[in-house]
Amino acid sequence: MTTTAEKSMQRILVVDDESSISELISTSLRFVGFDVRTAANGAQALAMAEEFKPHAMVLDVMLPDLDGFEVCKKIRNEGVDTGVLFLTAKDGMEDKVKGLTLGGDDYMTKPFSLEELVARLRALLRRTGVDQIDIDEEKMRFADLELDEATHEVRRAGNLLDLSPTEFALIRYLIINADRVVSKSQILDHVWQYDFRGDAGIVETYISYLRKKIDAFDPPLIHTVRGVGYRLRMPPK
Amino acid sequence: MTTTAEKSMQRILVVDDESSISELISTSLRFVGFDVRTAANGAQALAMAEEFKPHAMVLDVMLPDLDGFEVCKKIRNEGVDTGVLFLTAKDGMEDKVKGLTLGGDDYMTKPFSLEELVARLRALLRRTGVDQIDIDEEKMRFADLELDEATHEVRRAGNLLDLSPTEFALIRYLIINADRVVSKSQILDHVWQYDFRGDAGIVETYISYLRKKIDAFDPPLIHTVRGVGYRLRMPPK
DNA sequence: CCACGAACTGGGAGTTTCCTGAGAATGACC
DNA sequence: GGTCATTCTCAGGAAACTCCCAGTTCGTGG
Repeated sequence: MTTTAEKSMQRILVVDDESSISELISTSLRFVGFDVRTAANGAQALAMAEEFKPHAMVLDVMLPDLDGFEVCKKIRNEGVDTGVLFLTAKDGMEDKVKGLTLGGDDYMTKPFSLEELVARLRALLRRTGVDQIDIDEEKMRFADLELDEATHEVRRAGNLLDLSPTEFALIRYLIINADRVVSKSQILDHVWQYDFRGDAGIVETYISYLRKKIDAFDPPLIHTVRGVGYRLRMPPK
Repeated sequence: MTTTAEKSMQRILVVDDESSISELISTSLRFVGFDVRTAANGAQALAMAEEFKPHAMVLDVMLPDLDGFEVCKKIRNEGVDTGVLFLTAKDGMEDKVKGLTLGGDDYMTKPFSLEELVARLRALLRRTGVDQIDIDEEKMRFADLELDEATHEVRRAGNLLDLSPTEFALIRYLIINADRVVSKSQILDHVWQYDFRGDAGIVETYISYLRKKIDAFDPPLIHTVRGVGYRLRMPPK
């Protein structure tokens, strides 16, 4: 398993003491093309940061030894210039975190969806200027569908559509995987918060919502592949 | 194909306490070119994993001693970086499994078809970055027949065919075994769920369905070998 | 060339999957 | 406190799919 770090890859350090979470995150990030390392506590994080020189970090605020802000401060004092995406439980800490995430940093509360995490991380990298050749505009496109990450706007044939947050996340996931079939459980895993325990039927409901808005135009782009999942595509011929 | 473990082979550890199941699985995996070991309980699995260092595991959630998640966690703590395909009965456990497999891992409910198992396992290996020479693109081809795993499309002479899930699985199996004769019971074993108790006549029915769609073009590719089975091939001359 | 078993195929019953409307529950905002 | 947007569950119905059956055709050995 040569995790051969190609020169072009951006390096992300994930720090969380819950191994299930850090694994979840790192797998997702690797999948979308980052070079990832993990650490389970502040001390490890410091050591790893020095050696690995990450472009950005995903950092739990609650760590067994130091807290996330300490870690962040120390690392920056070492001269490692890295953006940070803080993770925090949904409790009173939220406000404190908000106050402390100045600059180009960002934070998310657990639980989050993986799509959201990736999107935020990319935005953060862009902001902190570690942006690379990255053709990665803030706009995604498929056929006459446009999705603007920055303004959160979606247009079909030029018409602005009014989408709820979940609808937005879903169509983004479909556009990212344009032309490929994605199963309902894949969608659930990426678009919904990672601890969502409900039925996959919710996906059907949201597909239905999306169709009413997006496929109010011709031709329909959202296609169901029975027994497998859904697929965004131009109708053949 | 030799049974000796070549360097390039990917190593899979199969863990299930029902010997009939684990044998069924390991036979199939060996057939498609993996280097396979088996274990019947958690303790064996741990020992084997340490020595064998599998690239991926097929792991029953229900084991006589530990449960599958425990096994998985312990193995990873030993530093063996391996993807896991969980197997679970179709009952309440499903949700729990889903929650715990959000990373690069995957799960299937019993009973499943062997084709499905192999497909999932390959996807998992791809995802967890155990990169191989990756001969298997997501596209398969035979004559003017193309099958795309990612889009779930099948084309004959460029024309898109509309296939049901079972039809898709069947033609995939035939393409994989192109030019070889496969018996009806082989087909039944691989394409249908392993506990299917019905008649082999169902295969005839689906072959008929497929011919109507695939061999609506010339030349016919699906040939029956009387008393033996079926074979995908270009007609001679 | 006949007879028999094997394979083919149309019909249709039963099941599964998917779509969608209705409405409860939640939380943001005025 | 009330309104509104949003999320999510549920259930009826439509459509697709699976599978069996039975009548027919086909191929082969006698």
